[in-house]
Amino acid sequence: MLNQTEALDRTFHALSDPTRRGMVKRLSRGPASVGELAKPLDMSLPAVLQHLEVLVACGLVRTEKIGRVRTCRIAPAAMKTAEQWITERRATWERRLDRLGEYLAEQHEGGKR
Amino acid sequence: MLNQTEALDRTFHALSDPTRRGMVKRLSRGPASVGELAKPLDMSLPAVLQHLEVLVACGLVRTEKIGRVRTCRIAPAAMKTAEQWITERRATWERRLDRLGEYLAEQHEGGKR
DNA sequence: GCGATAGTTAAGCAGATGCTTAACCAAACC
DNA sequence: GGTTTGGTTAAGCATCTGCTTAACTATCGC
Repeated sequence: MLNQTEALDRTFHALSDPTRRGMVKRLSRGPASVGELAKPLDMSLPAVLQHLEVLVACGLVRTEKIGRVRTCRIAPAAMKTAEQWITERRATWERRLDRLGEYLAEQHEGGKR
Repeated sequence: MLNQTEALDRTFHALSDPTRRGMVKRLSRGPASVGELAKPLDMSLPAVLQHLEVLVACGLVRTEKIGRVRTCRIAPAAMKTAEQWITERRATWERRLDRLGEYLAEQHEGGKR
């Protein structure tokens, strides 16, 4: 099992590359073979494989080989971890800004009287 | 102005490092000086500055120098861009899985009759 | 069996990252 | 005006990334 910090490291790192985001985008619409993933990309097949490995290593993608074809599909759980981290941060600062807003409003109220 | 792809590259990359996520986490709770950001971290001040630069470059953090202290605060907009990308992907695959679910349910219905 | 197809492994390389130390600058303090 | 405090710049270095090409393996279709 991957610890939380390392999981986030890997997931955000995986998403920081446009090629990998493209692959995730493609797979969001449905499963695809390695070849199908590679077709729109302007790079060698081994390069595509390496990107795929990164996506698999962080759990964003699962793959399964049947015959000579490897089929790739999205595994939503890893994405949820990343999403959740962002959501938590937002919750924290929004709460804080709300409090600040209330405070300023009160100040203003006070000034009007 | 940064184009969308490059903005996502930079933002996800910035978030892929635990030190930088720590800084963002700290700043979510409120503004801090460079020194305050550095205090809990086990690394030199220049290293902290370099992490801070990454966060500023992708727009996750704004800074302002008054006298000799530089105050840092988060700038929520960049985070929203990243969050939105994830949300869009999720929308796509959830729609797809829903359709798939309906299809399977229909199949099942059909089988029962 | 034999060639075409789909993917895999290995080695190597240019450039980016994440640190370090050393030297430096400017506001604040006394 | 000299010293501390808070931050900055520059240079250097080990490691990691994202590719490449070359060589290889395992099916599939005939």
